[in-house]
Amino acid sequence: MPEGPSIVIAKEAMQECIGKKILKVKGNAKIDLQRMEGKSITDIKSWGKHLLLCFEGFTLRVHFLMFGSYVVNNSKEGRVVRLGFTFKKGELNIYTAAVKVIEEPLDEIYDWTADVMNQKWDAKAAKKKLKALPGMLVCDALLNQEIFSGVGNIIKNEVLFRTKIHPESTVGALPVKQLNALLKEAVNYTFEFLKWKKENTLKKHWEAYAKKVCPRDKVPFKKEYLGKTKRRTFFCDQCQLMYT
DNA sequence: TCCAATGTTTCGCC
DNA sequence: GGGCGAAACATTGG
Repeated sequence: MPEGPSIVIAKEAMQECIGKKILKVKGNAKIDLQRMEGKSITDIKSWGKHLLLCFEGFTLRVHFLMFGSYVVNNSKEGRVVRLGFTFKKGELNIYTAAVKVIEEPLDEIYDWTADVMNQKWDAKAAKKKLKALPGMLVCDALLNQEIFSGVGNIIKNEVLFRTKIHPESTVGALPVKQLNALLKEAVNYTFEFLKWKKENTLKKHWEAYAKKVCPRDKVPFKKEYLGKTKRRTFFCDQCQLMYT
């Protein structure tokens, strides 16, 4: 569920809820549920892994964490609803997500240029942010939502493998060519992820994530919990070069 | 059956 | 107060 492309899919799936009057709100989200009653979602946006349900004057930020899910026009039997809307016709139910009310205009708090799936994504801006943090490991940089909003652990592993960069390379040590490749592939792979996820063929296309053997060198992948984020990292010592 | 995991925030400790 | 780690959230597949 969680990485950027899955949120874009959720956004698309929920489009039909826009403009429908909310007759009833339920759920155990720690927000004022009544506030949405009688109103309707005016727009649905996303910023990386954040799903944004827009209302007149405020926004609900939904984050699915690891296990969040949603159902449009149906509900999950026997499961606790985090946030549910009932419309005159149809419903929207969200489970195990972090829900927060945003009072500020979205443009004030979201840097759209950081979202790898947004039209406003700006590689130059990302490069500038990376240059300001030269000591950061690339495996942490890719998971940094201020820089690569929407990139998750799967995408991280695949991008590093594709660009042949060792996850423990430092950002500041990357040659221009590798740095540019990293920026380009972060976006490129994310959109391939989206396509494969829609086709239900995502797992089949993994080359590094959860893999045992490097498809290039046929040697065993290393599996370690790297960086400040200590997330699962699969990499090949031979073809992924270390820059420090 | 058990454990780890596509994620982030919060809390407590030093 | 910074930095770190553990805990919390809760579901699913291997």
